[in-house]
Amino acid sequence: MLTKRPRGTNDFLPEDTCKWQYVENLLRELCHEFGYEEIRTPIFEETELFLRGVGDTTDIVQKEMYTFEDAGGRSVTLRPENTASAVRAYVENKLAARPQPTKLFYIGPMFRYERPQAGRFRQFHQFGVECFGAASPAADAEIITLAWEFYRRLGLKNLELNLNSVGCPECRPAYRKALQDFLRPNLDKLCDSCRERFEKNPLRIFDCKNPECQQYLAGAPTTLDALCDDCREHFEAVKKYLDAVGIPYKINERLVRGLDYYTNTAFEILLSDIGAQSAVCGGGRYNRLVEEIGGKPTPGVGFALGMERVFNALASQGIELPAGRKVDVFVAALDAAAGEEAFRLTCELRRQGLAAVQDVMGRSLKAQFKYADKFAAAYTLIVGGDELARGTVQLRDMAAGEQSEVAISDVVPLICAKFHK
RNA sequence: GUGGAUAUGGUGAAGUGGUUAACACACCGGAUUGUGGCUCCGGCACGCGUGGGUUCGACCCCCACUAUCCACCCCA
Repeated sequence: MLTKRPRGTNDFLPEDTCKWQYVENLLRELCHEFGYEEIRTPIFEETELFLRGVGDTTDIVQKEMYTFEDAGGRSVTLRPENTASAVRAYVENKLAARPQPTKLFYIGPMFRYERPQAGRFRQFHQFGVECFGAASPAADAEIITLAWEFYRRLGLKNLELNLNSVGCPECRPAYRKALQDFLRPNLDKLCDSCRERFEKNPLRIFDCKNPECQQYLAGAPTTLDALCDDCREHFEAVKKYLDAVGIPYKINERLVRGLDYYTNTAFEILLSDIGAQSAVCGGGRYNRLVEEIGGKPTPGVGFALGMERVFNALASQGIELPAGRKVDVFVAALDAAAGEEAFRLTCELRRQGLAAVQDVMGRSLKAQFKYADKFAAAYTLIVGGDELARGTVQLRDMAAGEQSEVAISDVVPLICAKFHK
């Protein structure tokens, strides 16, 4: 079917893209205020990068990647997320040699082969930030603040910030063992995937939605119980920063990140009224990711948010974004000869920075006026034979319904004056 | 990958086993000489997701497929 887009993808039409631009502009402005600069990495990378950067035990890697072999026999993959690429670019371009920390943001399409659903697509768009080189809890708090401020400016309500700490290589192993010891007596009663997680990633058993499994988790030791002094101090500091700027959060000790290189802070921002895919933002600290990918040990924090989910949230809360811009002047012509002069005048108006549109359909004057209305043109210029003979055109103020005859030589400056151009 | 629901023109949608598939909006055109937003008139599915089947006859019945939506899983 030639006229059908691929499953799980979207066409964004003009009425959509004007909203996207508004939100993207807001994000860019926000990043500027926070000192984050844009990075653009390839849409595809060597597959190996994601195996290491995302983790080869994750669902993303195991069953959701668009992987193919290029004509040169290399295995490449459409990026399922952007953090791995950002880390790769940080190392490859030696950004560590620049003043630290390195504060980057990205925005663009990501690809995951998933079953489409509300708020979930095969090509979707993420905005995210990464901060490399800063181990301070202030960096954690800074990116959370950025995300929170974004939603606040959009006017979204009922957001819930969930916060946790998953520890570090010092305290995690002990915790992991404690959790395994706690669960072991009931191991055979857990579901299949949880039994698998028990060995590989026992923390992720907290993610299981099976009520049976949850039952055996009651009273389990939490990551927070097991934090070492440094991690505890870090976590307390993050909370203190958030308290200081009045950002409310909920401690959720079941919020975990399964991969080994995640450390300390983990957070999610949830919004329950947009369907099952309620996470609008997720992130955390990953102090071991850079070295995992082959760089020097470098601390990092970051988050990503789903653009489509932002628009879902806006729609569900009835928030209207500013509409697209209107046309300043419509230039109507009565015949071919007038059309030439209309063309010239239209271009002249554009050179002065005005949005000017002329008829290219050869329509009747009446139809041209109707068309001008669709664009809500502020003014319409009428170029006709009679006026041309006199060296003039008609200038009509559409809202006022008033019209006057103006010398062709004066009309462009006159219109510019009305728009202060 | 699993489950549920749904598939009629650009959109929202009526519709009955049997001649020309409502209606509204949108779009296009027109309503005496070169002028809009209101009003009026007209046009706009050779076709009812695709492919089979049942039937004298199907958009309406059956089967398959596909797609969409929602949910599981997972995540943004």
